[in-house]
Amino acid sequence: MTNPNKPTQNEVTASKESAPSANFIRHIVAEDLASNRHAGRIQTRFPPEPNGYLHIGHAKSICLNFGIAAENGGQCNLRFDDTNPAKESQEFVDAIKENINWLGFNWSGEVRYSSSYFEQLYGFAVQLIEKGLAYVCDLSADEAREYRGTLTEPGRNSPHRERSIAENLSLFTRMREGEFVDGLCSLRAKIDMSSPNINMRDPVLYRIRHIRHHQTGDAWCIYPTYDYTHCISDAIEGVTHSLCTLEFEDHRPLYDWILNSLDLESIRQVSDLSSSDSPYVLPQQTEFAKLKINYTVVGKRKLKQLVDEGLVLGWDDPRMSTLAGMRRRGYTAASLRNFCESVGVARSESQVDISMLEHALREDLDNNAPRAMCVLRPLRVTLTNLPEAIELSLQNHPKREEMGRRTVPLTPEIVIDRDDFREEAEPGFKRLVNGGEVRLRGAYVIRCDELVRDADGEIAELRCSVDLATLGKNPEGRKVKGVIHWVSATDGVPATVRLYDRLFTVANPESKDVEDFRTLLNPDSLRVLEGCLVEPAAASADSALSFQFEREGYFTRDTVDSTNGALVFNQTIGLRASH
RNA sequence: UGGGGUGUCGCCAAGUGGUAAGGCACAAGGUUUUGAUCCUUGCAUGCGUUGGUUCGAAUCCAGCCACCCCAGCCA
Repeated sequence: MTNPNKPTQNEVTASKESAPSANFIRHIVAEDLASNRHAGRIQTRFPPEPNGYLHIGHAKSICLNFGIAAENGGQCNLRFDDTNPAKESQEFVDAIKENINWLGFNWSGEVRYSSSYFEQLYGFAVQLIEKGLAYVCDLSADEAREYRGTLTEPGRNSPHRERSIAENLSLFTRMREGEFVDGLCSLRAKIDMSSPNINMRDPVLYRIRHIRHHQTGDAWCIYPTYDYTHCISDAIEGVTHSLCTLEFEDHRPLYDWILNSLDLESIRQVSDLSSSDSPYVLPQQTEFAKLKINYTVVGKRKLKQLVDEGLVLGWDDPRMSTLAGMRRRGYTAASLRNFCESVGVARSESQVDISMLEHALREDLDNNAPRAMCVLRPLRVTLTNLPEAIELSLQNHPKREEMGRRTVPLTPEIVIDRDDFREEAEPGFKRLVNGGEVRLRGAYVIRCDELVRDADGEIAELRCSVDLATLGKNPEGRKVKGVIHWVSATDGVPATVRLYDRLFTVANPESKDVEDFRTLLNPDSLRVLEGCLVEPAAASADSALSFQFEREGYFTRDTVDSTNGALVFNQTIGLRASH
């Protein structure tokens, strides 16, 4: 079968993207544009730390940052916030880049790394020391904690707070030279140990770590902290709007303090705007609420635990909320983008109902997935009066003729789903019953004349007669309301089908009231059906294509386990069931 | 009992002093060779709460309540 929708899939879905709705960040950007704050320039950045895989929560941030830039003719950088080499690795760098591209976004220019600014960062630290705004402190981590005070009690000044500038300069140089062991001392900002905001109580700017960095190798043995690095990296890249999540709100005063403590011109000179006549304006941090979805976990630690303890099959297990997992499950990038837009951006912490995600998925798939038939629990049916095998030509999509047609063989031996047959008529049951009629999707109306049982008394086969006058038209004088799907028993291709359900049994597995989220796993989150039969056209189609197996749901070939000799389909999501 | 935030329909979320958008979910109809899709309709005299200002308040003011974040040399 050719590839009916692949080439146009992106265009079609693009036109389906929901219209942008108002949110407070769009307002801020619009105001800044109106007041010409940045001379019309909009620069954002997505700053992941390469210490884990991206998940659905990151998708919101990615869509926001890349979206805000794109909507306003701006640019969005991808910057790895790689200041803690102990937790990071190249493996994550690579995976993150791939995920972002898959989601459909392109970052501005080359990938950035905070670590590529280490030299500038060092220079600015020297500047702070020279201004008397930073000092080398010999307190151990434990001692520093004691001096810091508590939420309700102010901290005390470090005994090393009043060292001379010359001594601080010398000590900081020696830190860089590697003269001290890990943790012996640190560089701290000199702000206010009695600040009610603990982040302002002389926060650490540099710590000593004799460890190899995935990007800079052994060039450094001191590494800057997040607070110190992030604001300056933003400033260097000429970021106008620095968007982050709510928990960083208390860090904003520090973000501003560091940038305002430095000589503005000295920042401009090392920034991406150094040779531009654009006015140089410091970046502005704005916080928004993280995305949380019920029945799923998104915490890096928990995701890692699921993988490490074998509770799922890997980071890309189709039940995982990682982008890799969702992709393997069959989620489309467009559906994720639409979902993020529909969820909105605000400052109230919320937990979105997973039905919103599922809606966005079905909306995209219904529109773009070609239809096919696959019988999950085969029951053999002999069409007793079908003269010979015939080839039917069926439309690939009920509403989109341009997606073409495919050939579906109808043979005297077919299979239908066991669930579509009942021996006795039940009220409301619209499928096949003994002695009753049903429409074979895209083919004839058949009547069940006889049951054939096996030695155990189980129904082994149905013998049905075909009403040869019902191809493409309704039978005369009676109504046949049921329609069931089927596959040729002789031409159908065997396949394994994996059905998924939510990974957790409770709405909020990450709640603080949950003692151990692992006890809340849904034991039926994965069900494997062997011996399914899929129509030939779908079996030989492009493996990247998503199908709607009619009346069953949306499916895609498993990218890891499926081979031409042994097909494996993942159910992305079922059809909405309204009965 | 410090500081910073948030509270608008079951779940998200617009709204920024002029009389409560939209989506999801749900319910009821219609179309249908997918119990899908699609279409139609319904769904907050009410905006955490109590007072106040005003001709008029979800929007302004004050108090109260609830929940979230912060004491890493993590990000």
